[in-house]
This record gives sequence, structure tokens and C-alpha cells, in this order.
Amino acid sequence: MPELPEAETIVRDLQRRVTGRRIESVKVHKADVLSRSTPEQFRRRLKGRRIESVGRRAKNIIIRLDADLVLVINLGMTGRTVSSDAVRAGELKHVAVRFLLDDGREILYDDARRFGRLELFTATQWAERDAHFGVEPLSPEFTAEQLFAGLKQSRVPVRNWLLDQARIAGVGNLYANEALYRAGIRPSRRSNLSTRAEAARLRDTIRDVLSEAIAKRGTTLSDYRDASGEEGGFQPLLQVYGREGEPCPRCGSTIRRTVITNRSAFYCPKCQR
DNA sequence: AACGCGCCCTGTCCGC
DNA sequence: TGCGGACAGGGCGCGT
Repeated sequence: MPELPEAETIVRDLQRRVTGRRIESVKVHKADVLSRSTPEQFRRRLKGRRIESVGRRAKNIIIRLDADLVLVINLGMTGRTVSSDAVRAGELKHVAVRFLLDDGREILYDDARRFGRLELFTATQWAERDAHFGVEPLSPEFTAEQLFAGLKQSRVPVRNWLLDQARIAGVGNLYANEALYRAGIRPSRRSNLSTRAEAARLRDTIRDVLSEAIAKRGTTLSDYRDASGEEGGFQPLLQVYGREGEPCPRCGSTIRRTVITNRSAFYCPKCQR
């Protein structure tokens, strides 16, 4: 995405901007972003609902409504969820869904590639789905020992392991690469070959890089915007992602790019073994 | 049953 | 200037 820090930034904006508002009506312009629902069903179930809270699970934005409804937004690669009062007219070129609020503003869902999905659940249905996601990396439940135990059980490249949302919720390719760089672990390394000390370092670097990215309001490579339409500020702090051919900040070696199961991985050949 | 792969779709950039 | 190919932060369904 939009990975965990970007979703979290949007959630914090939305909490402030739309909690307590009522959805007066919904317009669906691109039906293929709706998951398991026709535009008619989607509109009907949301009309008149009050926004009780906004939260995050993995890379998903969780909007809890009255009448036992939960609206879940996954931004895919290019999804944006913004408040209409924060964007200039014409700035959004691919608006897929608009939610008109009772104060006259709109929540706009815009998505150039339409990989994102909006899905409505009952609270019970969402609880079931929620249980399929792995541990939240910023929660106290995410421990070095648990990470080590998980890594031991798999032979996939550790970069791939980190991308599995059922193992760790919210880490995507960008932050996986950054965390592995900081931990000194090569992305291609088989997960089960990590030592206990490496797992402990990786646990810390995952938390550090996600926390720092949240503090900077996310990373904008091209499409990402927060709910106010602003770009993130973490991109100058990326140490390897997108920096093929540049010197390693630590040792000066040339950063390499390689492809692991159809996705780029960036690493320093000297600092990461 | 864990894992890799292809695919969904559009925009942008780069080399020729 | 145009064109083809590679590439992009994600996730699902399928086959092995």
C-alpha cells in the first residue's frame, strides 16, 4: 500500500475529522472496488449510519458504524481515503466511491489501479476475519521469542515471510526491506536460518521503522496521500528501498536490487548476510 | 498445507 | 514524438 504507517496516519486523521458524523448517502462510481456487494446493497446498508469510531487492523482502515456495521477499507496499491474539504477540485482523478456526510463534507475513496477494496461486515463477521490476521507488530504481543519461533518454522525467504499478513499484520515490501537492512539480514535468507539474536534485532527494527514512519506520516513514493491530501515525510529516511546503485549509509557499498518472487528486494551486500 | 505464481488495473518512466 | 517493456507500496485464487 499504503502499509501499516500509511493506514495508521489516515486513521488518525479520520478519527479527528469524521467520528460522530452521519452518512447521508453513498455514490459508487466504480463498482469493482466493492467486495462481495452490489452498489445497491452497499448504498442501502450505509445510508443513515453514524460513524462511531475509526481504527486500523493490519493495513486496513476499520470504520465502525451504528446498527452493528463495520466498513473495512483496504487501499491496495493506489487507494486514497480523503476528506473533501482537504482536497482541491480536480485533484482526485479516479474517485470510486463518495460518502456524503451530514455536515456537507464527503469522504472520497480514490483509486487509480482499483486494487483496493471496500467491504461491509457485521461486527461478528469482522471479528472472524480479524482473527485471520497475525500479530500487530507495534503491540506488546509481538515479542522476539515469538518471531524467532515463527521464523524457525519456514524456509521461505525472510522478506516473503514478513509480507504474510497472517504472520505479522501490516508489514509490506517497503518496510520489510528497511527493517531487514537495519537488522543486517539479507532479504533472500531462508527464514529458518535466522539466529535468536537476529530475530531479536529484527523484532526491534520492525517496530522502530514502523514507529518512525508513523511519526513522519508515512512514505509517499508516488500515490500515497493522507486523509488531508498531504504526502508523507518518511521518504528521505529510506535507507535501501528504491536506492539501487546508491552507497550504503553505513558502509558505502553499492545498494543492490534483486527480485524475489516477483517483488523487488533492496539490500547492502556487505551489511546484510 | 505451505508455497509460488499469475492476475487484477492504470500510470509512469526509460530506452530505442 | 511514439511505442513497447518494465515496474509499482497488495492480496486473492489456484495448482502443486
